[in-house]
Amino acid sequence: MTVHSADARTGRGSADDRAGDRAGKRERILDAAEKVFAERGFFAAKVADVAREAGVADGTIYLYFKNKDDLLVSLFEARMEVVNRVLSEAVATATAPRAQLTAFVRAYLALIAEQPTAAEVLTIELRQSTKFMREYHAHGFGELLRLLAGVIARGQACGELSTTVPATHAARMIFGVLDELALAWLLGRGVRTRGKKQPPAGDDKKFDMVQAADWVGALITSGLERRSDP
Amino acid sequence: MTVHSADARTGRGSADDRAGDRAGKRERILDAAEKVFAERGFFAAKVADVAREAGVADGTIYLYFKNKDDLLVSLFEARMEVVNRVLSEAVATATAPRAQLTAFVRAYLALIAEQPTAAEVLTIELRQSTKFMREYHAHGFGELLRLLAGVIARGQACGELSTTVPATHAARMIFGVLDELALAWLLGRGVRTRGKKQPPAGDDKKFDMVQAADWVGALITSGLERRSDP
Amino acid sequence: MTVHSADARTGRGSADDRAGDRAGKRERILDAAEKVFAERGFFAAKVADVAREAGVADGTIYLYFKNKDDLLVSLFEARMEVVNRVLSEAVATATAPRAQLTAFVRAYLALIAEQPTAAEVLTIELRQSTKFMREYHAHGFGELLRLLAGVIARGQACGELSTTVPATHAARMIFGVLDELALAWLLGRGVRTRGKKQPPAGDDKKFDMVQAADWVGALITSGLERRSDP
Amino acid sequence: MTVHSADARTGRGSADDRAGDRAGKRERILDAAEKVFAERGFFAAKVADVAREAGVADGTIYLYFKNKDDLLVSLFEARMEVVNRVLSEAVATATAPRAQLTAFVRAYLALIAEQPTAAEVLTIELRQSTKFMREYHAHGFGELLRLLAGVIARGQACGELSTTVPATHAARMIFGVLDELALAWLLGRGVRTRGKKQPPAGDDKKFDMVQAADWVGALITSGLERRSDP
DNA sequence: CATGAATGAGACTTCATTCAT
DNA sequence: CATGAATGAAGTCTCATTCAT
Repeated sequence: MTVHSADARTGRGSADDRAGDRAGKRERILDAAEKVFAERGFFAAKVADVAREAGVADGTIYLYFKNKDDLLVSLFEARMEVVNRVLSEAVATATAPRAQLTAFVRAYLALIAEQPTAAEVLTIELRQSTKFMREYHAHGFGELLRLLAGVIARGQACGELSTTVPATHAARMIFGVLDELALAWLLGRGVRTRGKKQPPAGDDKKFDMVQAADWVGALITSGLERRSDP
Repeated sequence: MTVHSADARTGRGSADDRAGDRAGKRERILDAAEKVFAERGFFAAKVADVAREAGVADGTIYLYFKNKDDLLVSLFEARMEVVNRVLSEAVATATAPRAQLTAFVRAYLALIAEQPTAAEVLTIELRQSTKFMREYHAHGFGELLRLLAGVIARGQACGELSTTVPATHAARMIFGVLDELALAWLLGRGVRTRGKKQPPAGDDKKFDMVQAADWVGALITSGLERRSDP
Repeated sequence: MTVHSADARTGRGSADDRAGDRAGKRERILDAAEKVFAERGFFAAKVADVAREAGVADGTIYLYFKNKDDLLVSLFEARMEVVNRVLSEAVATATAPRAQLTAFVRAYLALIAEQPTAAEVLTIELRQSTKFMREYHAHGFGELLRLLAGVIARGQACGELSTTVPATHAARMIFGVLDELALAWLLGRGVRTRGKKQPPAGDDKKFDMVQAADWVGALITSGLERRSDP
Repeated sequence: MTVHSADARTGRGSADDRAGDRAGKRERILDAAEKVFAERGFFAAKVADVAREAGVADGTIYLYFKNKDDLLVSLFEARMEVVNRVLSEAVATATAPRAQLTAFVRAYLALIAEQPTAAEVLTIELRQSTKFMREYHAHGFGELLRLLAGVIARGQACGELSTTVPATHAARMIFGVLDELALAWLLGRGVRTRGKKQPPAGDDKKFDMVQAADWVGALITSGLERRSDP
């Protein structure tokens, strides 16, 4: 996601990369936090771990972030910005609401598959703090929901989609599907815990995100009910 | 969900209820943990808080549970047992898979609505620990998924349901829908945080769980696509 | 000032002294704080130092005091209570205001001489925190001033003392004399700093507190002016 | 006390005042330290605060002062030099020891009233560090005491003043009176703490320093005892 | 000379857990 | 069985000081 400065470990770069170093230090810390939070979980992660991973001193973290909580919130916001941008672009590639819906689903699951570490933080770790769930989830996450709800609302307006379920709630439900699949996929991948390697939780074997996208497409367009006409 | 011993506050029951006290102390601690975890979140909750709420000494907790983690796991298992029993019974009231599916959905959302505190722990707080998500989720949660997958598989076998999505994954997706709705509903309820009351996160207003069940029914049977024929 | 339990250092007293141990632990911590604060100064003193000196674990301090500041405030209040009691008793031994004044002065300087460690905290260390000077000084210290001002006021009322200086301010001025002498005496004593031994600051050699009391008596009754009549 | 360079805030003066800037930077830092120490107290004050107030970079402080302690010591010495000069001049305006004593007292209290910020540092903050109290008090403060003791000694030599109290100690006692009055006056003024404004500690209302000088004169010449003859 | 980003040692405080009573 | 005072390991965060630019 971010290219780390080559001598991040030394903590004392040459004159050349000092400029880039400075500009990129915040990113480097965010990347380190992403990695450490994903590995250990937010609460178990120590600020010192993040500092070491980022190749900076403990105190340096506090030059860029107010405190450990702020680090998580900032990470969330930074990553959600990317997520929302990618999803917006995906939706923009199509015009018909149904096609937009498909594009959204594909793009979301592709993001998860492509950036599992970030996804882990967003899908798993962020929920570690009730405070974040309740207080900050809204921001970047609300935008994602609004984007999705907008697509659905337009689909309902033009008659392509049923109006049985209000767009807002339909969006939430679809997100629930995506989120649960993401979770299952991430856990199935076998998240690296520092100690023992967990066996995949649940009965579902590893599955393909592309395939998953088709499943979601099938569910949200036609439902599970079998129809006579194909 | 649990009848609290009448003198929970005193921490010293009369001779009369001493027997029931003894037997019920574990339950009292679990109830206290449920309340405290829901209020403060697992990590922010102190064992001493649970002890005070349960009306026992700090050390007493450790006579019934190995440690704080065990308290959460035990709570999860105890509550999931009830959940799974209720869901099983709901499924048993119908014979046709589609009807069973509907019954499952209704029962799940009803449980959330009826026991929001327990639901909060299950839906929100349990996610607080990666460790639990990964290690313990399996037990009670796997059973829930198996029950749901079983219903779907039977529906697919008898031709009532489409086989496009494998039953296991279909179950997960449906659970995702239910879980997300539960989350939205719980957060919309305005979870009591010690201090300021959070406004509902996201745009969705408070909604009725009965209505929500219909939405889920609509989504998972017919999807969102509009059909000319009813 | 306080008799320390004989096995304070072990941290694991026998069953016998456990009771007294418990009751006296707060006192033991206060005594330890007095000693450590006097030796190192409040800011340089570490809570861990106090804990070690008191023979308790670091965390134990926080069972008896809210935080390090509270420890200082509590110490101040505890010691001032004694000081004020002793001074009150001293004043009560006489009836004529002038005799009471003398008794007050003697008692104050005697206290300093008898309990130099406590005096050091009161006279030197307490001033380390502006916050305490401004916020807490008032309590116990105000009482001392009121006692002294009362004596003076009565002396003025019965015609024994001049009314040129308002009693309140006269009290403050006299306290200034006592405080400065106390300071000079304490510093002259050579306060044990952990490192090098300071030479007495200022030119005044060590002096006797009994003698000092006479000086103060002379100053505050007759002033420095030489009179023809003896 | 010191005229601040007009562009203290920019931290980068124009070419014109560069020379004066350079010469005055040390003074600017001392002034800033005086202000910040008076506001927050020495220990609570951060070097960065002083730097900001002085309009220089953090590191610049260390080009002029060895460390934070040195900053306080230097400030003390710089201010005491002025104090001692003013007091010497005041004493020089009179020839009779008693008149000199009165001049000394007046000048000291006038200084306090005229430069409360500096007075605060000298009277209150300087006591913040045991180290300073013990180690550095001597220098500028010893001179003040010597000046005062000299006046008294001469008074005793020429028979104007009683020899009951040795000059050295008499000087200390008088200083105690002045210092305590200064303290009461400063605290009564309501020192600006960042936040709430403390109500004056103690019962004494705000008083006039000129009046106070008369009180001191009365006390140290005639004492408190009432005399029949004027 | 000046800057200010970076450093990193170290302190306070919390809280899960123990164990003598 | 129950208690709850005591423990002490460990983590977050601060801030004086340095040094490359």
